[in-house]
Amino acid sequence: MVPLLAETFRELGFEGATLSRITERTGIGKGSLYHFFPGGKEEMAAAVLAEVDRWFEDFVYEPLRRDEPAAAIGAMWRNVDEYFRSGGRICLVGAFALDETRERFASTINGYFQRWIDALADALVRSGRAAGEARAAAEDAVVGIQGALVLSRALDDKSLFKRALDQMAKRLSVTA
Amino acid sequence: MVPLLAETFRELGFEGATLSRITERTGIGKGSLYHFFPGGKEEMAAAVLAEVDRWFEDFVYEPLRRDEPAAAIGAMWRNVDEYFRSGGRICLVGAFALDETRERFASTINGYFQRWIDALADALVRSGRAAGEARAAAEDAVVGIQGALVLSRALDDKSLFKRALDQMAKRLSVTA
DNA sequence: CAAATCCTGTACTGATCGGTATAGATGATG
DNA sequence: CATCATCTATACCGATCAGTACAGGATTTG
Repeated sequence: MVPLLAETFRELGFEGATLSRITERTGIGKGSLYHFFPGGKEEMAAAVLAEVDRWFEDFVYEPLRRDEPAAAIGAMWRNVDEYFRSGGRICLVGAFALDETRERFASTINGYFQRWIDALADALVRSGRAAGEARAAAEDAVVGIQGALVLSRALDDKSLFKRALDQMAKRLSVTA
Repeated sequence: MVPLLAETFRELGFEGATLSRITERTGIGKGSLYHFFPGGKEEMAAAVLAEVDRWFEDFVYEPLRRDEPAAAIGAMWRNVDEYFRSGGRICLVGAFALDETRERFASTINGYFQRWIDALADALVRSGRAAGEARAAAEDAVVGIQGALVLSRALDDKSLFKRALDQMAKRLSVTA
């Protein structure tokens, strides 16, 4: 149910996802939606964001903090490429950040990116990089991923996403 | 009038910018809006996009193609920082690209980014870079700008935007 | 199988949506 | 000043909005 909602919010945005379009796309009737999410649209979006957050925590952030750095970073690039379908799918958190929807979910949005940067910087430090430099490189990588999602969708060109990801992966592993 | 509309669409997104919120924020009544934009909301957004496009064409793309490369690229970074208010303002074109709004303005959105990348690659080629390498570096820079806008707003941190821009400028001027 | 609980389709609410019609205000032109 | 074109405020339209109420269907529980 939550994945269906996620896809709808991703494609339509928070404001664009009206109740009728949600039921139409997910096949879930209004009765069911309000049974599970008495708080309405906002609670639905919050549940979606929570699941996205959990997924990244489990499959990206935690491995970055826990596993051997090089392997975890390699897995991150693969997981990111797969999760975002090589740019065919956007980042809901990033999209929500751009308009006034941000105000509703500010702390979730902030935490998602902050923890991503922190976890990546942690892996870089453990791989021998200096702290400041690791943080800059981590920010740069997350920035690059978000930008690649915007551009690959704007240009409707998945190859741009893969190309950008490759370049960023190379840069991150070489970085001075 | 168009700048007022631009700010409204930027903050609320296309779907979030209802007629009542537009009149409320801009002070322009419904009568005037429909007098100048008989095509309604879609025509308003199209006018805004056209003005954004013209601004970048005049102050970024054209200089990149015409002026001395190093100077034009330097001016691009300064203009971008100023236009986006160091991350305090988002890119309307990028935001529209993320949700279904893209479908309405697909060719404008595509052209905006395509011409940016082309113009920047042109400047890089004229500064002695190989064509393929120039294009990759140009894509990378535009990707980085869009990503920096997403993250600086997500983290509500303008310093991240400035930091990211500096790093990208340095990288672009050094690039192998 | 009966009873209680959980789930869902449908009909409805008042509010707001994008858009229209128009009368009168405003400003330019002679 | 008179005329005419331009502009704008207001009332209004049907459609759709988010959300509620609830009856009845489906499922679990004993």
